[in-house]
Amino acid sequence: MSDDPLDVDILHEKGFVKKKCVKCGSVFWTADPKRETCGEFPCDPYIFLDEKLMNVELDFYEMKKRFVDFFKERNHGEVERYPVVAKWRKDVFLVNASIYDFQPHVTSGEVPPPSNPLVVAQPCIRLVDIDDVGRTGRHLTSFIMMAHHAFNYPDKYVYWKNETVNYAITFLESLGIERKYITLKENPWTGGGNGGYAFEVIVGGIELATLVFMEFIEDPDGNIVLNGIRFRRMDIKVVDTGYGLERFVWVSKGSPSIFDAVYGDFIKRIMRFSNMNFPEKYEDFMKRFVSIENKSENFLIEKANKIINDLNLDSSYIEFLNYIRKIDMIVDHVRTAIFMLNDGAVPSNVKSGYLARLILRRLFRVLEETGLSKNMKNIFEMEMEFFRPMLDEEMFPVIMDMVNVEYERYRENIQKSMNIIEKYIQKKNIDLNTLIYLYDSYGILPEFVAERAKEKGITVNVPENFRSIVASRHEKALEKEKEEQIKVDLPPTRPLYYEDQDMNEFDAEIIYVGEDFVILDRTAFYPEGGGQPADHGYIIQNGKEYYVKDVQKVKNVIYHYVEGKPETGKVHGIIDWDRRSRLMRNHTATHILLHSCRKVLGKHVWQAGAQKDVLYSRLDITHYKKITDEELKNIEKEALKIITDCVPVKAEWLDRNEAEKLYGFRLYEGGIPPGEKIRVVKVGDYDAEGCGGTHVKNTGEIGFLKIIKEEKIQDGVSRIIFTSWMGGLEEIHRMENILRESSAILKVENEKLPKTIQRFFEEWKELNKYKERMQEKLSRLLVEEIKNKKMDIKNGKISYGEVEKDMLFIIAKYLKEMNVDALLKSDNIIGIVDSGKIRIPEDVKYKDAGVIKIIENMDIKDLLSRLEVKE
RNA sequence: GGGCCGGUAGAUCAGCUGGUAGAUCGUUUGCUUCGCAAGCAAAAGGCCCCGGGUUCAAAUCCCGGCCGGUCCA
Repeated sequence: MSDDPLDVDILHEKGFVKKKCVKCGSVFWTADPKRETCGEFPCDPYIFLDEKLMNVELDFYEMKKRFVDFFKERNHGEVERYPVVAKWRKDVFLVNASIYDFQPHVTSGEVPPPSNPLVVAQPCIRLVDIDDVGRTGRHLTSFIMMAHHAFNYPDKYVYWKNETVNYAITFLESLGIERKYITLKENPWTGGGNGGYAFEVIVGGIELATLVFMEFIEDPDGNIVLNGIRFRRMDIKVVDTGYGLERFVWVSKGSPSIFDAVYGDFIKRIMRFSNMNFPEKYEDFMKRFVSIENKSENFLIEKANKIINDLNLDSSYIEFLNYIRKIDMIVDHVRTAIFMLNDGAVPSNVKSGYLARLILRRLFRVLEETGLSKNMKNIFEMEMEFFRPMLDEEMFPVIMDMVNVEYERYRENIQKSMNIIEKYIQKKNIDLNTLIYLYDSYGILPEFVAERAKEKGITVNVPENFRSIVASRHEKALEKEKEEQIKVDLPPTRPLYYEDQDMNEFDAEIIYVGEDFVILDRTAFYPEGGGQPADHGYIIQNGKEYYVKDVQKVKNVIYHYVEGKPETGKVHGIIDWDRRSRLMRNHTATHILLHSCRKVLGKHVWQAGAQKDVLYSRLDITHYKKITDEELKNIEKEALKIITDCVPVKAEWLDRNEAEKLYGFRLYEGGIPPGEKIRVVKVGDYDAEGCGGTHVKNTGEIGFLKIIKEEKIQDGVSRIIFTSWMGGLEEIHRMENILRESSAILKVENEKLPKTIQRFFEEWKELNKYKERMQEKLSRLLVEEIKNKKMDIKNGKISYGEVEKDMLFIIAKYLKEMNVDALLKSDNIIGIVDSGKIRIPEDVKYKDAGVIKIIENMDIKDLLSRLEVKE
């Protein structure tokens, strides 16, 4: 026995031996006795480009089927793909790997997997490589991770390393790959707080799969060290594999680039849009180009030029290379955008929406650079068509609309950017601070500034690490959220509110008395949760009432915060039923409203948050445009239809996997509850959501729903504030009062208010203009009058006049123009128009206001007696 | 969620060391022209986003709100 945890029997059985790569030094297994290197690029070349390693040529869907069938035949249950937008996770926005589907609840052991073992073809999006997409010919942001997973529990063993390695080799050989081309490179894997030993499976230079044996969890006191992190063993062992579908297709076809293999048809069609053809020796060139090590852009271009030279190609070939690289980027980004938008992302400046915007804006830029903007719709349509089996057709028009809206914004932004840059270019040389300011505040890329500046003959230096400079400036502003944790060591409280949602009184026993709270053995008080505030009410003990002002749930223990200090023993609880019934109605109304929004606005609508309250409740939804008044009214209509339909509202505890199968990920609109079983609240056949809140029994009880207002709280997220039942009526009363008060002031009927207000406003504007004209005329008259009205001061005379305050400055201006020195009195201030000839006594405090000197609270006779004309 | 920027004529913006609002385009009218493009001349068009504060005085300064843009997590 070896102490190598990856020294599995099956490798020996298949004739593999352990070696050390003479080039990179990594440990690998091979069945080829002559092999000295690990097999992975760049230690070995991409031999699949020149040699058919598989005996089949399979396209995207054929390869996918081949993999899934292989594992289905070997007792793996097929699992439908999960959305690429990870709605069920709080820690990440996008699905990066197939195992994300099962984190955190399955991998933690809380919830059983939907099938065990299982096989899945999971679309994944990795934006970390985004800068290399469209450079190297082999990096993608969108790919399918084909995977088989097995979850081993202490009491249920499925399979582990031996079987996994066997499957990998058998599957590769089933495609005709000779064993000598297969190497397994040892490479421990860590990530997301977990870790395990792992194999990279390499064929003909390229890594086709990763086999991870996840069995550790991070622990600073652990005794296992992987990649410098300390781990301890978990109870659960997870087989986590990943087979890159696109790479398999690439190897099977031996196409020049991975893009040719997967998107070959799209590329040809896009080239036709711009009347381009593949130049001579394209295959030879591209195969060598994709084999260049991914270093700097300069390095790539230098090597590309060398290839051009070697193949005796025209030096303009580099232009074609840059064109085709842009096309690569287009087909990749379009696919990523389609999957993100299809799966619930809405372009915005927050969360996954921001990532969607990022990818779209990059796409737009390249489309404009290549002159393909006008073909955007075609390109989206052809890719949506291709991926149709993996998408929701109903989303197609919405995706197109979202893209168009986003494109419009992009164009506007560019236009605006031009103006702003223009200004800065004219003003001064543009330094780093300006570049950061432009990027941070307006989203103007520094490269864009540099280009514009260059056109004007100004050189702007963009530092290579610009993005990290920006990031480091932001770091200071970031603060980590704290999470309070209360430790409890009490038996769970029995939630009576789930047994009977209409229970408004109950008997129970206090089992613990805390500082300002009590814990009962059972309760009908609903604790704050799922956006529903806590119940209020009373607990009565020995005829004494204690007000319950807050109820909180920690783990399964419910804390009642009370005024006063009851003792342990029997109590009677009474719930403030007016409050609760309003909350219940508003809660069910929230579900109805969400459904109505989706019906009116489209299927891209997801709940982005919600908070119920006694009077006004709010629902945040993802939506990419301003919701129009018309749409709001239609949403209200839809909601009222469901309410007056009087459909039953039912809550049931369902097995998590079953619920997901029945209702999909819409279940998690309101957040992700833990646990094997989840409580699903169904509003007739309209809506089903995982929800722990209290609800009415029938939608009819809600009676009425009124949207109070709608606001865009973030780009891509709208907040709808609404109320239901009596709250709706109260709202109408409130509006009525506003109308009544308004119409009383104007003494007209409600209906005539808009017209009357309009008239008043117009008249007011007219009168203002009239007033200005009159002031102008009057001031000219007054100026004449003042000019002739003189009073004595030392050494001369000064013009004098009393004027109204708001005319003071106009008059002063005219007098100044006429070079008349004057003293103007207005309320408690005195203005002296001084063309430089008046001497003001030194003890008099005044402010110079441009045209005149202002003196406050001054006795006019006293001032006159002390003023003098300069000699 | 946090940071930054902005809201002024129909549009794009200037003014923002407080003193009573301006440019360009567009609109209307007149001149020129067979007509159009264009040119010349003139005019109309502003709760300077809203509310509060400071001040004799706020588009301008301060606070709050609403709306929009943008970067980051």
